[in-house]
Amino acid sequence: MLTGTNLVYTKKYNLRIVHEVIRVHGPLSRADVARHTQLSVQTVSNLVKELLSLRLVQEGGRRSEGRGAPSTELTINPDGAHAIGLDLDRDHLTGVLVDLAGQVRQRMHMEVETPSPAEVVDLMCGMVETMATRQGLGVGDLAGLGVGVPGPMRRDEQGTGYLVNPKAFPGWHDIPLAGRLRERLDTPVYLENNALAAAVGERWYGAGRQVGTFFYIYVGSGLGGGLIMNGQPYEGFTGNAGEIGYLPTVLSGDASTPATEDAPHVGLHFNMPRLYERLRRGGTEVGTLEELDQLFAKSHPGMLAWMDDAADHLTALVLAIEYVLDPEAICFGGRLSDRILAGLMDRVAQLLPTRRPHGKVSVPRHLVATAGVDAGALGVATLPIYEIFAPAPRLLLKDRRGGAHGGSGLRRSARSL
Amino acid sequence: MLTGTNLVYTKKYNLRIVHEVIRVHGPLSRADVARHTQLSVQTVSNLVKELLSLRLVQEGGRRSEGRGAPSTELTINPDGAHAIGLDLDRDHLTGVLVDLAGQVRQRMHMEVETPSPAEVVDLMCGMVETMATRQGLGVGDLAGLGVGVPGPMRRDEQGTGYLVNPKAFPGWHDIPLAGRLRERLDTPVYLENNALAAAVGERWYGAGRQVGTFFYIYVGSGLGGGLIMNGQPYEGFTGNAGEIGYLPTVLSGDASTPATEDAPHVGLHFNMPRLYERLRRGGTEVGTLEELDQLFAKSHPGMLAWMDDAADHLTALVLAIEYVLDPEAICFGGRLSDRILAGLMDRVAQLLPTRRPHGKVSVPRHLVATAGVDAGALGVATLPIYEIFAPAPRLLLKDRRGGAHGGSGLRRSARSL
DNA sequence: GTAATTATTCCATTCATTGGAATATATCGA
DNA sequence: TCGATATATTCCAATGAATGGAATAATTAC
Repeated sequence: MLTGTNLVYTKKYNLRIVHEVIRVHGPLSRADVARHTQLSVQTVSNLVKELLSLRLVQEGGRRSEGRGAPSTELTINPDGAHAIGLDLDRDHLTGVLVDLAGQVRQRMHMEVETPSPAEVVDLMCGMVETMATRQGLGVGDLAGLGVGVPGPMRRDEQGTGYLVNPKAFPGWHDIPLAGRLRERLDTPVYLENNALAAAVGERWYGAGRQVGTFFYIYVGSGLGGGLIMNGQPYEGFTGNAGEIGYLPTVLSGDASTPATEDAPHVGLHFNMPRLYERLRRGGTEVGTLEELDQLFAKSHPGMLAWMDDAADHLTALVLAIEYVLDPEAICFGGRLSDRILAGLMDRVAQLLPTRRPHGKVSVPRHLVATAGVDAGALGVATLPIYEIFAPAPRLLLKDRRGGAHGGSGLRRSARSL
Repeated sequence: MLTGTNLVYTKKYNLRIVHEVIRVHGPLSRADVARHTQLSVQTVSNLVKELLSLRLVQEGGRRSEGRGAPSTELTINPDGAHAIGLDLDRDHLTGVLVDLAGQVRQRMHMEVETPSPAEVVDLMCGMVETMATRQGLGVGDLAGLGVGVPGPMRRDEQGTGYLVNPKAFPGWHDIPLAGRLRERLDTPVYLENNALAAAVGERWYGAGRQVGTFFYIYVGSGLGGGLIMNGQPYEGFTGNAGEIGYLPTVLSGDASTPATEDAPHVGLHFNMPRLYERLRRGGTEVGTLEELDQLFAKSHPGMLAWMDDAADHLTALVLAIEYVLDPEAICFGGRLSDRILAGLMDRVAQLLPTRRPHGKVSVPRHLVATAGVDAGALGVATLPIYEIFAPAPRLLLKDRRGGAHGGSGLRRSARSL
């Protein structure tokens, strides 16, 4: 839609920008904020007053640098908002409750074994209520609930939600998980592929805070990816952008790769059950990511062989991302241990120069994700907060089809953002 | 930069939106425009008055549909702006002068043979002045000049321009082509990789007018690509997004592909000089795209073999684009004849289902570019017009680092956009 | 012919940003 | 120590873009 704008949207956007600039660069004085945003000091003063009354930012001590009146330090109020993120995968359900500063205030984890949709909904609602209560909050006080699932997913016909359709869950087919949770909990629910969610988390709280455009490579129980462009998550037309696991292993069709029922694609090389199976055939019995970390620490030959193969394919993917997207950075994260991730990144860094066509002048930086094994849960927890606070230029336009996530978001405050 | 906005930007943006909505969906009445833009009719009335006085839109006849007062039809004034686009490649220099409606009003074409930078600047300035004069315009009346070159390029240190560094021109190295033309002609100059330029042209005048996000695959003297996201061209962090020709031919490193001094990459399979050489070794002497078209029409075996190989690689690239970007559409264009392009698209369409991992529900549409052999020149001609008229949300923000293209743009009118 | 409907414009109002001025509080230099 | 200077912040009035209400005009429906 080609919609116009007016000064109502201007105000909302400026409120968000002031909030964001304090969040990212804070602590800042009002004058600092004015310099960053190129707004006048009067405007900033007014907007800050509003953010203070909403308890989204707070005044700190006064600090004098050089001559002139000392400035009042403004920082984000961590308790300005809380959100819950749930990361669901074949083998686990992890939940975190985070505050506006990105601190994890509550955490829950449970092992599951390909549960049914009804079981999942029950487990999730239980987790949400338990964590909220422990934090002294009602579910209605939350900015919302983010739920991460392994992709791919698809939108429903009206475009008002997502249906889950994960290959990892055999019994699942077109389950409107977000809708069901929304009904039960009466709070906004954001369902997202966990790779993109992790990318949003990184953009909001992590290494991506200062980076406008980056690709996040997520290694969980398989291989996924998420894309942040100009600071905004990019979901793609059908909601499956970044699903690099499905890239064909060979660009020309005539080569030979592991035979499967499916067309040969990179994801097969990162499929954890396949890796466990491979190690088992080699005589090593493992079944969890922690055990893989132990194997790697002991330089287990089968594990190292997998690492080399994985790095080989990752290198090619990195090149594909470099040339298709030319991002500022590529971020590596997921549920692997930090040690394994570092090992993969080292190998990729060594392989890259040998595979890159000559003459490339500048290459994207490689970042390590900061969130560790809870990246997925942290990432999805960011979604509701992001929705309420992120200064997306889209918000300046009248076309507000969004809001399909239902609920009212953050009842007590910040309704005006 | 996290900058704010104010009502000055609001107005500018709304002017552009009204213009754009008439351009894309017109002819429209003021009331229609209000419905599209969700602005009030009074606002639209005021903005239209301004666009009329700038001679950017024009009133047509009155049309009555059903009861009620008949509406006045508003259309874009084709003579509201003119721009020139120059497409430079190893073997030719093509220029077009287009109007605001996208009609080619003047065209010039000349064969060149890897000319020196100084020669190119002279030729270009001559072309610009000749075409402007023939159209009854001064160079200063133009919205600007777009120049397309084969990638890759790079920005200079201050980020205020681009340096050309094309592999196709042996003698060229870090030539600030845009700067030199700007000095000589005193008009805004937009230098761009011709693939992205063609994508912008398609977005503005062609099949991409109604499509928000698409990838443009450009086959010229090599293989390139351009990316339009949410209606905006995406250049990438270093300005080389979409350079799919540099993707490695094999994702794993151990396969065998045509041996070269460079790492094996897809572009080698689309390199026209290499194709000519290959055909020559097969006993067929050709050296132009027209001759290739003739060969294809006669079902020349060597040409068909190349088509099959090219389609094989294109298929893989299409898959990579599908999964990394998940665009709404993929557009095929460039300087190949329509017939060859259609042949490639047919082959790709046949191969795709066999290579795509199962379970993908919806796939991007494939579009044929509408611009034909002049796609490059038409595309770059769009750049100055696009810069002046496109409603980019970015324009709503105070951060206006852009404008590195110099000059004043459209002296007589539209300075307020 | 009259009522209903739609397009467009005139006029007054609203409201966010902003420029100018005022105030407060610090450092710098003598 | 004291005045000069610099900086942060707020108060007040002005600016200007969008908008709601009302008026006008032109057409169709009945």
